[in-house]
Amino acid sequence: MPRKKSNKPTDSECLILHVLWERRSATVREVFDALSEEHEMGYTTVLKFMQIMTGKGLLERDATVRPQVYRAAHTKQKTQKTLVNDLLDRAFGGSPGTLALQALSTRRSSPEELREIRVLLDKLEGNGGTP
Amino acid sequence: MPRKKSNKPTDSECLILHVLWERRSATVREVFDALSEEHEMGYTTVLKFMQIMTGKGLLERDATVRPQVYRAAHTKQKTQKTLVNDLLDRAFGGSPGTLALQALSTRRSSPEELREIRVLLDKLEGNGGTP
DNA sequence: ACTATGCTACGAAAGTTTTCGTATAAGGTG
DNA sequence: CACCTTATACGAAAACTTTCGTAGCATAGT
Repeated sequence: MPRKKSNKPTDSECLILHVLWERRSATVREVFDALSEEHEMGYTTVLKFMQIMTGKGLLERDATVRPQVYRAAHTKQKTQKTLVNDLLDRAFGGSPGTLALQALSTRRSSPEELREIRVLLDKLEGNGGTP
Repeated sequence: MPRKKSNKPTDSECLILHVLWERRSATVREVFDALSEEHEMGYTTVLKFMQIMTGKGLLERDATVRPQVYRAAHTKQKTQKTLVNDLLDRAFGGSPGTLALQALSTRRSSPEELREIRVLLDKLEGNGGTP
């Protein structure tokens, strides 16, 4: 029986996407170097991932230059949204507040981020809350 | 070469844990019934998952009663924390604020949750913020 | 006690992800 | 050009996840 497909990137794919979001684009070697700091992974492993991801439509590649240059096919925001939605349904009963609470209480955030969240909260509570 | 192990539950395992967190404990059939509403999945598939999860230490089982009763070995909070940490590192550059923002702006939260977040925010900004 | 029905264990296949080795191609250098 | 280094493609193994069939066990009715 076939499995349900989800276009959610796999764990390793996320690692690569993350590098590609920081720089706008990068070669395989650049991604490899960036990942090597944290994750032990062979060069051809990274290459293979990026080839697979290109096949899946997760990455785009400029093959006219050498070495080839890759970039993410979708924005960071769009992909993060996919991941968050998936996690929400899977383990948070669809409750974004619980997820937010977990995220904020697990690790320290910068004051700027906290301010941003407060602004969003104001907006959310404003709508339909107070008359 | 061996893969890096992470005790993070798999996608399907999360589904089952979610049911087990709501009820404190449940039989295979109860979990199956709960999941059937949303996810198409055979009874023995669910059973197999729960057996595997017991082997992994994700579930505990009382085999003295019939049918056997299972419950999650770890609290919802602890597991959610594991999942959040993993996602944070993998796709959010370790920034909990970004994740929270994504979660809150992706779906509507209840007023109670929003209030809770505000309380947490006050606490976080209070510490080390204003003298 | 016998039988129908539900429960459990087990094994294995199919699907997916991760990992590299190896071979071929491309580019630069003396 | 001949050679060395770096890039790319490809194939396949290994690890892991998901799926279920089948067989045996347990229990509840009759």
